[in-house]
Amino acid sequence: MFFYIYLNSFQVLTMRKVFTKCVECRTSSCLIKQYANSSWIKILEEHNQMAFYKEGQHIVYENNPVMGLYFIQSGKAKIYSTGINNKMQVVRLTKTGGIIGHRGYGGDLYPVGAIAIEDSVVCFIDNETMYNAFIENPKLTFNLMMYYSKELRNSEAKIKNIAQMNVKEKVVDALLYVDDVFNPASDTHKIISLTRKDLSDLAGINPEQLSRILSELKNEELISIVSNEINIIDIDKLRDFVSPFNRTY
Amino acid sequence: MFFYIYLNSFQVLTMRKVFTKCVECRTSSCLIKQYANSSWIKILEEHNQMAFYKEGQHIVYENNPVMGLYFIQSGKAKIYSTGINNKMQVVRLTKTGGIIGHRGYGGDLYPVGAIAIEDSVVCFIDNETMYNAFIENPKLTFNLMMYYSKELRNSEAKIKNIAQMNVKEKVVDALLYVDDVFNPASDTHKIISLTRKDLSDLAGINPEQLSRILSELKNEELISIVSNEINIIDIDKLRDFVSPFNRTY
DNA sequence: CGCGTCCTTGAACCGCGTCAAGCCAGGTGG
DNA sequence: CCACCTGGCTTGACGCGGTTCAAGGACGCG
Repeated sequence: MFFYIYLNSFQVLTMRKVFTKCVECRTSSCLIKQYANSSWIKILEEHNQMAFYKEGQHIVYENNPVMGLYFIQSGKAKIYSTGINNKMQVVRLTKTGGIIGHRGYGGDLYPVGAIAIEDSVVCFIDNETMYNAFIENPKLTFNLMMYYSKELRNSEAKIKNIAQMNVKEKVVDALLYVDDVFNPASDTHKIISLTRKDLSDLAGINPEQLSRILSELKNEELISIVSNEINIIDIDKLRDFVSPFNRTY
Repeated sequence: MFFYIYLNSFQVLTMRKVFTKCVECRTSSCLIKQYANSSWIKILEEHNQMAFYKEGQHIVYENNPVMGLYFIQSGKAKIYSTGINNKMQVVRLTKTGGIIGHRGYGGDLYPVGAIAIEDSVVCFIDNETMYNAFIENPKLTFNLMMYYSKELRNSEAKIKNIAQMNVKEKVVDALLYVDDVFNPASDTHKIISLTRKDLSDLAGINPEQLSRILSELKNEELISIVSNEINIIDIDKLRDFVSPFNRTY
């Protein structure tokens, strides 16, 4: 059994799995740490497999069986689905504290994939262990249910936005979404870790259009761009681009 | 206390609320009946408020507080969200056994609305009662979590479809979706209760396009149309329109 | 039988995606 | 240290698919 302390990229590439204990985990937003009772935390940490994913690596693959739940301890990931002509659609983003791999209803194939967009550490707990934990820790189950409920609301909002917005609105909406997910309750509104293609896959448009709109927004002095860093200068004016009732972020 | 037996449209319009007991309810797919323990079923049926909604009536309004969960005992409903230029987007459909009103995460405003598309009977249970039920009935909570999980997966699939499909594929996808939701495990693939506008709001296109595509499909003898009834003649060929990996239904 | 609502079909316009070329930055090797 | 190369980003031009506008048709209700 190994303990995860600090490893540089080269070291971690050479490892397959690392194990740790929840008590040593510093992820305050982890649902298990928050809502499972202490005896169960011990059980879960025995079944907990921690793994390191380098930027660009798959955490889960599309259309593959899902064996359990993945909790992001640190890092960021995009959840995507490949569609027509291998076009990638990013359906959501997640970071520290986020969960990947909703166990399927009946079917076991997980229709979306997840790729780390930053070097990430992810805890894995298998389905059977999770099921037992759910039955014995109602508050954990309830809060995970609330988590899904929130994701479902976001997802339904996104359906509408993708269907109805024009490209500019889609871009603005995507920027606000990224800021909301990655910089919650923060004063700085800086968007990093995402390529133009990631952003356009998220907005549901193509990179060329995205580029055009970003230039527009730059000219309007609503954002500034330094290479891959997008800085939101005036978030209120940005929000004005999406009519009040469509705002989700 | 009243008991719901049988009421015609005129009678029900004159009532506000009706009460019933779960033991008398015949909805076998109700999660409460399936997974709550018997003592809790009694408690829940005391707090259960049943109401009748005529076709076209709102079950919940957009951007309003949600006070609890709605379980559809009979009938059908569309869950929608109003977007740009008051354009309606139907995000999903539901029927007997379905649930509306995921209690919000933090925020209490429910961003989507629900309208009965057939005369419907709906059970309502308030948030506080539901919370207590969840904490004491882990299997109920777990299964509701699975329900949301499934909805989330559907929703994420739909994001991709709406973003990438052309109109014909969107129409076919919508038809297959409706058939999947309303005629599960059924030999007849007949689509009723939906107007052209409902269907186009679901597919994320306009009624004119929908009409054109339906005519096309009729000429190709994949569907037949009798007024508002759409009959799927060849569901396998219809499925061939959406590439295998995009199929969700 | 007449009216209104929903559905269908046609025609014209335009926003967006595609194709293509140029640009810039970072990495590599001479 | 500089020249080259590669991959991602940007910008322009064009064509198509889809939306919008408009008119005609079908159906249901009073």
